[in-house]
Amino acid sequence: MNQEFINKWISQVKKGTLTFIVLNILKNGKEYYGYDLISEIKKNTAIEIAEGTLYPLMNRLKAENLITSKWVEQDSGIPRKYYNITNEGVATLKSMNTYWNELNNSILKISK
Amino acid sequence: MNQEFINKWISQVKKGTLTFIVLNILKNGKEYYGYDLISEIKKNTAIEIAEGTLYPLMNRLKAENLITSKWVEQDSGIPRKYYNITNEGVATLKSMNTYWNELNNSILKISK
DNA sequence: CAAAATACATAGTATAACAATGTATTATTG
DNA sequence: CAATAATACATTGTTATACTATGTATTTTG
Repeated sequence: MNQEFINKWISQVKKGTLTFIVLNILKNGKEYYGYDLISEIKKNTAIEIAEGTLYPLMNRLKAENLITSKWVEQDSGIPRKYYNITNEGVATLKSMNTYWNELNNSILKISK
Repeated sequence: MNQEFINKWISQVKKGTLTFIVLNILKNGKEYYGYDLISEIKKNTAIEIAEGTLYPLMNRLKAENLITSKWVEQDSGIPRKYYNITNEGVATLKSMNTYWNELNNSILKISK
């Protein structure tokens, strides 16, 4: 078993998956800021996202109108950029969910 | 819903996933040749793999000693390159399966 | 006999995750 | 109280992989 290979593979599996995870976390309307999303994802999925991965990802989602963002000043500390999912984001996530479920069912079949 | 975005996303989701699918198809010891794998995958998963994706993928798997290959002349037609999974391939696939299942369970939780 | 299908292969492009690095503020700890 | 860690944002360069396009060669089909 080649741990080096597995690590590279895991990094590849994250491509696309992270988008899917972030939209799923945002889909119920609760807003999150970037740093918070990283720990929320770590808590729920045992996936560690580097900051250098998350921030560009959020920018791409915003550029595609799947999320919005707004700066919120804090009483103390660094301002946070909060993200909200858009209607288009919800609709897109729905398509993703369909694809993901089909993919996973096929893999379940061939992997047993 | 942004079909352009969805298509790009699906292409990203395939990264890593294709490796996982190919190893899963080979894992029972039955050997396949490249062109055959493409149609087998299409049949089982509704995923279309371009030839320009599959052949480099198989070369990577071979370079990592996860599969072997051998040329087999045909009575008629073009020779085929048949692939077999190695013991290392089986062991690696086992780790992948563990990761895949955990990932998928977490996503199921956050996506409901 | 031309076109499609079979069967292999490679070169160039696009995309996304990651490591490294940077700025700035606040909290912790020795 | 000063050094370190944690919080919170961001960007640049590297790496890996899927895809498009293209190529070769044989066989089957209309």
